[in-house]
Amino acid sequence: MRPTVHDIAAAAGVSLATVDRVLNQRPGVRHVTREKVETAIRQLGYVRDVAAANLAKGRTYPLVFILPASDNSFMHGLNAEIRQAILRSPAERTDIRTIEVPAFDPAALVAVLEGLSREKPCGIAMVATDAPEVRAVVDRLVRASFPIVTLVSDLTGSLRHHYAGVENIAAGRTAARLLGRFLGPRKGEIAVLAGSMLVRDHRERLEGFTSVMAEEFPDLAILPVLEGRDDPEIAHMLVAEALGNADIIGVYSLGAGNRGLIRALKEKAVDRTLTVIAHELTAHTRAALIDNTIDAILNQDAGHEVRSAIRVLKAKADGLAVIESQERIRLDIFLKDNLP
Amino acid sequence: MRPTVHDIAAAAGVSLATVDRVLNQRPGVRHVTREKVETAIRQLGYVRDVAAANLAKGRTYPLVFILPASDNSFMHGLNAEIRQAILRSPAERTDIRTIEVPAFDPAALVAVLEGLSREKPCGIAMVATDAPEVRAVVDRLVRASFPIVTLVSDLTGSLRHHYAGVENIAAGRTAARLLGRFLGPRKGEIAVLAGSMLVRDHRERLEGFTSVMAEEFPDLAILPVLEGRDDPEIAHMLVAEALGNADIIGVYSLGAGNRGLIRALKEKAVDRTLTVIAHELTAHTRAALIDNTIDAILNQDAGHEVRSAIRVLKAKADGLAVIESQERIRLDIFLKDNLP
DNA sequence: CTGTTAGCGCTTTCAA
DNA sequence: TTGAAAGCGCTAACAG
Repeated sequence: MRPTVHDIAAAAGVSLATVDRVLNQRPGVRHVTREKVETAIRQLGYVRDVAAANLAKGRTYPLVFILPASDNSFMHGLNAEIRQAILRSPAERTDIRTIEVPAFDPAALVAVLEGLSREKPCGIAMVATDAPEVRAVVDRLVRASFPIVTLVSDLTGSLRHHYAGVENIAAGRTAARLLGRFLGPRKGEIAVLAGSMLVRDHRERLEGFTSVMAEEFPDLAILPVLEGRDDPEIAHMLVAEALGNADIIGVYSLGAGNRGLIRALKEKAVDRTLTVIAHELTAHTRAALIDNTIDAILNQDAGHEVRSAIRVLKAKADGLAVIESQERIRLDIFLKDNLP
Repeated sequence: MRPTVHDIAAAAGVSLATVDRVLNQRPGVRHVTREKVETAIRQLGYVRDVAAANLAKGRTYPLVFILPASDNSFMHGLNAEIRQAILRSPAERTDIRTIEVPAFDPAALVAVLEGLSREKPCGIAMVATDAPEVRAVVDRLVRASFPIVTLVSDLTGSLRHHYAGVENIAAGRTAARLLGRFLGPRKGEIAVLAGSMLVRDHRERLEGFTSVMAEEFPDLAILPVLEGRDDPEIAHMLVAEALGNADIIGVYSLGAGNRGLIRALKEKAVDRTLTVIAHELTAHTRAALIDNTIDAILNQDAGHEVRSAIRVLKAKADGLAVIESQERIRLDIFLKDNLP
């Protein structure tokens, strides 16, 4: 059997309470006593049974998810995954609440975070709007030892404990290489549809995309970016207009609002072959992949992101380690053949 | 607070022991009493605290992993992941043992399984060799209520509870589409290197590959399959010889032993452009992807497979549900831009 | 500063 | 067929 607090107490010649105080680095133990206990712990190779500890403490983990109020399929999916996690709450001892904030609005996000610093959630997961004032509050909260993870979009240079999302520069580079290889020897222009250059994930995808294009596919010229604000209507308008240009042979949609993109493609591109790469697998993009309107979809698994955020926040709250490789969010690449 | 056994006992007017007997469907409870307790459980919406139950029971999960004794990087990686899981055993209450059997040898596998039916592991994870005699034992064990999951390679038509591995037909189809799209309008021949047609994963990859090739890329002709037995030396020999054929413009390596493939490619294909797709990300294939010897790698995450197998076996042992989407093993597609 | 004791939610003897 | 009581490994009052 593995050693318990009783064994430590016996070995060190102290009581259970003292062992517990040392284990939880609570004050009120003489230095020498502490040493004795720590020696015993090391010698017996004691490891604490977290489940038993949580049972005794009646511990639960109050967690808050802060999400942008965006009406697109990806955010709906993310919400759905959080609701699933809430259903699992009893078993996982979590107590999850979500707060919606206006999208692309640093001030609103700051206000919510300020509010949270008064109640005491044991962890915060947030889709970050990448702005200095947001970073400032986050850093302050982290210093006040709130565990914080960013979700989907990261916060440049901040102290957040972890980022649960894909590497977006790599995503953009991957999109460029797929598009370049699929187009082969053809020459022409590439349209890029983004949501907003105010969020870091979109900026980074664009950065990765343009750099690989420049380095390796000089025959493909990137047109000025269309900013669709992740809104299907705006996206539709912009893309429909852009497709008037007959030199366009490829499209990279790096944000959300793909409903509009797809509609524009079906209306305007019936007569020519366009190679299209988009982000996020939703009902709409899936259908478009199957009917060959889209050639490849890059995806981040919202379920994995939510589960990962929860695992990491719980671990940070307890000062425990995580399995790094398990928390890495992969960039999924879907062709019509490997859809889930 | 959520209800506990005490609440149930009080509501039903019985003792804790009786509640426990009902909860664990143990005998020795009168029918009417059982009804009373079950009603109380339903009315209060009781859900059992598995952690507390495991603590009280001192429960551990003895698990066995059966692996082929193959000397290739993928199997080494799988082994390493199992060792990681063994390190986590104290926290996860598992007790994991691995057994090696000769590769591609149904009889040996059957013998090991027979042996296990005498000890009583609470779960078995196995890399299956796909043969009727193996299926027979597995089905017998499943009927005797051993939880069994197949790992990496599945067992056709068997009763195993779960398969922790990628969908291999989809993998083959994906490889075909990538190769076809990367080659674009070119015409030529495609070499296929497999391990053995005796394992189901290789057969299925080939099946998926050939069907998409036939349907969608008629200008690409598939040459007879080379069987390298997942052995780098044999693979090297076969590929080196095949590359004497100057019409080959693409290669699909669907098994292991890629060290040999890569060596042959570097020796023989310096003077021409070959598009190459291989399976499994290892130190060798990673280097080859970076130096452009390989164009894309299809991968299954061994760490995910092992963790998933463990989660599923534990859940089955307790009669609990799993999160389906979490247990789906994805087909990872790596280009040089999105390597982990 | 340190120890005693009760108890978290569940299971398991052992008696009745 | 049922119940009382002890205990899993740990924590938290409350005394001393």
